[in-house]
Amino acid sequence: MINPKVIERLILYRRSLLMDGEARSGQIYSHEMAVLAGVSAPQVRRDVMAIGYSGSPITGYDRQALLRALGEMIDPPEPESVALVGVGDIGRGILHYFQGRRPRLAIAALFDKDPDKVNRVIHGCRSYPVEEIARVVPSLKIRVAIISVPGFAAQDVADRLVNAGVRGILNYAPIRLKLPEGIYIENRDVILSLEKIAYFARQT
Amino acid sequence: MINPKVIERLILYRRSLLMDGEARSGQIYSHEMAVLAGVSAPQVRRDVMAIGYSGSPITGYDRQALLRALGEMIDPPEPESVALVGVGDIGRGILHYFQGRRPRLAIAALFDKDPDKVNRVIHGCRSYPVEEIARVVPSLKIRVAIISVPGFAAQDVADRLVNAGVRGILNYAPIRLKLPEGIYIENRDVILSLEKIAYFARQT
DNA sequence: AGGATTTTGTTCTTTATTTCACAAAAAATC
DNA sequence: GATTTTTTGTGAAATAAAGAACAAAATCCT
Ligand SMILES: NC(=O)c1ccc[n+]([C@@H]2O[C@H](COP(=O)([O-])OP(=O)(O)OC[C@H]3O[C@@H](n4cnc5c(N)ncnc54)[C@H](O)[C@@H]3O)[C@@H](O)[C@H]2O)c1
Ligand SMILES: NC(=O)c1ccc[n+]([C@@H]2O[C@H](COP(=O)([O-])OP(=O)(O)OC[C@H]3O[C@@H](n4cnc5c(N)ncnc54)[C@H](O)[C@@H]3O)[C@@H](O)[C@H]2O)c1
Repeated sequence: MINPKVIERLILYRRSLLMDGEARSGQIYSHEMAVLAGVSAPQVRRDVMAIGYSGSPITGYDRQALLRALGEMIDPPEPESVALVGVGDIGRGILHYFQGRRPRLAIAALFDKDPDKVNRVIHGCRSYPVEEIARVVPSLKIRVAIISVPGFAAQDVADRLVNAGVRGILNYAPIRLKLPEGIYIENRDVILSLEKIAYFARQT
Repeated sequence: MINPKVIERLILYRRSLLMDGEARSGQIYSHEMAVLAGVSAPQVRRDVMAIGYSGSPITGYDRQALLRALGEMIDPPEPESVALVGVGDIGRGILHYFQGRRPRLAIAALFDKDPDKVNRVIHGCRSYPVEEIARVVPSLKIRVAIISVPGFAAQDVADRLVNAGVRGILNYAPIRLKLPEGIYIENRDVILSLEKIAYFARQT
């Protein structure tokens, strides 16, 4: 298994390749990829090595082949569904932005406590009461979830999700969730980020 | 200067202390803090050492004194203003959530290209056309900014901000900004995060 | 008062990550 | 066809981060 930092860069490389103007085919050098992704060239080569793809000296990497190799590592073998819990401002923002961006990864179920936000279709996505997590998540084979509920509700929601089979969580609530071993979690909190950035911004 | 990982944990310690129920005063041990923040106890002690505060054997750390020491490191000496560029779904979500949460850190100016979103007051915050960045940012002494514009506009916005004096950026646009040395940047992209999480979630 | 106990501060190890540097390979040139 | 050039793949070195361990300190208990 590949480690988180490497995976993150691999995803970045793919995006850089896809966004790099017209040039979808032809060759590309590690140092060119390095510039696109904002990392060093040896780093690129080592990371590419990790997915088993080989370039060739002088001509570098074949864009198509590299993209294919990256896709095989990054993309789920078959389409995968994501759950989003907490259809508030930030939840809807994410839903709106994310939907349709990745072919094999889509938000497939929404959950909320508010009766007004439940049993509806929002951005083409069905919403359910949180109590239905235990039923809906397994039935859609969901393993990835986004939590965007207020802090006080996040631990309860996380427990429900994990019990229903979720193995990876993107958490926007400002608390540190206690989860069993083996659940992959990533925390995203604006306040923490801004305090950090402000600290470095003032160390002139 | 303290490194980013340490600062992030210090911020986390403070939040954990503030959120830890009623117990605002009295003592706390490094291993208790470790549990609250989800890190190891030696890590806590090492980090606390970095801010120059000392606990005492047996009684541990004094909560009040530790909070004060953390605040001195984390908080800006005087109130600091943040700019937010791109008052769309995600921008408004952040504004709504962030405003009023931190005493010395507040979003003080909004910028957008859309004439309908400009020269208004949104969540108690004045909005300006992007062209005004060069004037407003220096006049408010803003050094921290949030970018939540579409990807294609992000580099231009970043350049304007940096030219106007911004030293730290929280970037929600899905591109890697090219910035001069010394500008602190943090990227936040849901798509990248979810692809990463999905990868680990399926490595059962 | 003195020993037992517990926790901090800090050094020393270990582990992880990145960069350096260069041999091997392949295309281009003469 | 030999030589030059350039780039990959990767071992070795450097750097960074985390953990283990323990002496010194301070409270508690007898
Ligand atoms: N990291 C970030 O960038 C960021 C930004 C904004 C907000 N947030 C966090 O996300 C949370 C949501 O923010 P928001 O601005 O969207 O708030 P919001 O109030 O607009 O939305 C919260 C939603 O969660 C629902 N909810 C509440 N309790 C629930 C429960 N137990 N189960 C299911 N749903 C429940 C509410 O009905 C509401 O729809 C905030 O508490 C904040 O912690 C994070
Ligand atoms: N990281 C995340 O979690 C996340 C989530 C959603 C969106 N996003 C990113 O943030 C961006 C904004 O997302 P959104 O859903 O709010 O989109 P949106 O279209 O609702 O908002 C974009 C805003 O930016 C403004 N804008 C466009 N060009 C501009 C320019 N040159 N200068 C100033 N303002 C400009 C628009 O007028 C609009 O108000 C998206 O492109 C996406 O890349 C990130």
